[in-house]
Amino acid sequence: MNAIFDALSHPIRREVLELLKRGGMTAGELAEHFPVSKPTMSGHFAKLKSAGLILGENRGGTIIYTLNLSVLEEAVMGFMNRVRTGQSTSGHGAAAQTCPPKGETA
Amino acid sequence: MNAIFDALSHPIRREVLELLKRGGMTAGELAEHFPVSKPTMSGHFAKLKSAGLILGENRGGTIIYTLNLSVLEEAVMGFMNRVRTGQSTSGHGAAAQTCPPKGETA
DNA sequence: TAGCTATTTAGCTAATACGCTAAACAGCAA
DNA sequence: TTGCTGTTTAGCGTATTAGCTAAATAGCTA
Repeated sequence: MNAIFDALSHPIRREVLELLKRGGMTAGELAEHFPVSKPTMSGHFAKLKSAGLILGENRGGTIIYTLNLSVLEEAVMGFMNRVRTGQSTSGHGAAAQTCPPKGETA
Repeated sequence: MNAIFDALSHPIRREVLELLKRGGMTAGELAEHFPVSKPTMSGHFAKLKSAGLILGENRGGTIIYTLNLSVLEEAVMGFMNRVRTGQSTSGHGAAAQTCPPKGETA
């Protein structure tokens, strides 16, 4: 939980997750999208991986990263549900639809 | 967007948001829930406020903070929707589908 | 006015995070 | 083996963050 929100706090790391939504990409392909060095990107990958948000599959010399969406969903939606519970009088127009509290697979 | 996820990266700040889900609380009331000094809490409030996640209403000597849920919803759900685009056409139970079984986790 | 309470600002230290270059490591091809 | 490509590790400098104490500010009450 802590590590996940920490990983989400950097814009490069969030964008990496977005890039991975279409499927696996190698570290090099991902790094090409950002104006920082590859070692710096490697550090971002490590943080995402240790948070469980991505998985690295070693395919002979190159590493293919894939998104682990369930971990992200569980953490973010779990937090949102905790924050949302019970608001009633203020009636802010919640700007998103979201799923009703369902199986959390906790 | 950036400021919002940055604000969410600290556990104290996330818990402040949870405490505020029931309604307004004063800075002092909020501070009582955490084992840090009031000036430290004041810094956390400032960060949440500058991200737009809470609002501070000055009621004569004391300040009442309230949750600005719509800002949180818009940022978090907007990000989740961007990351989700493409798979999980069924939409809701997304917290269940896991990664492929070949994860090497190198 | 003075005094009291609530909260923030100022100033500091320590820890963490981000970025870089250079070097090392892993795998494939000659 | 050597060489090439892809990726991470090592080491370092700087910027940011989190925490503290002490002091300042804002508003109330007497």
